[in-house]
Amino acid sequence: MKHWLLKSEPDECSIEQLARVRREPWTGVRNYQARNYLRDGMQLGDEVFFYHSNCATPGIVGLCTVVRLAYPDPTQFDPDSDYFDAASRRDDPRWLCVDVAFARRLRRTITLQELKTLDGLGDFALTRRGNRLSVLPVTAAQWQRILSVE
DNA sequence: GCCAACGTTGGC
DNA sequence: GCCAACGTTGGC
Repeated sequence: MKHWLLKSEPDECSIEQLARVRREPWTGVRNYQARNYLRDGMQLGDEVFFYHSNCATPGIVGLCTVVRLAYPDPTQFDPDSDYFDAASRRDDPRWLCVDVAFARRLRRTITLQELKTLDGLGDFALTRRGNRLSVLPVTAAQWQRILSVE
């Protein structure tokens, strides 16, 4: 079992929305390294931190679970989608998505500010300088440490 | 809105 | 393959 962190802009898909619909295709990843994590790393049952980015208080707000392995992201073929990619071919899709299911909200937001100063995390991908990936690996130790301060 | 830190594109 | 120009992310 692996652990991950997924970034979502709450304007697009918030933890409240995921709690309501219970399950969502995680579409819109348009970065090759992030796609490779989806494709090569994610397994059914992997646990995921749900992170709110590009908002007033960025931070981890909930937990979810991988419930479907990587498959072609349908939005790349949809001309009306913001994520349409005219260069991607149906017989050789460039972009993938997984499905995630809501697990629970955290009792409080563990903010980016707090994560930056939290000890015991070691080399944490989220707070690494310059990192902008929307899909990040989390070690088991980091997962436990972060949940311990909830 | 600003801007640092990337990633991508395309001319050469 | 190099690299300048451009686009994007996302904290602040």
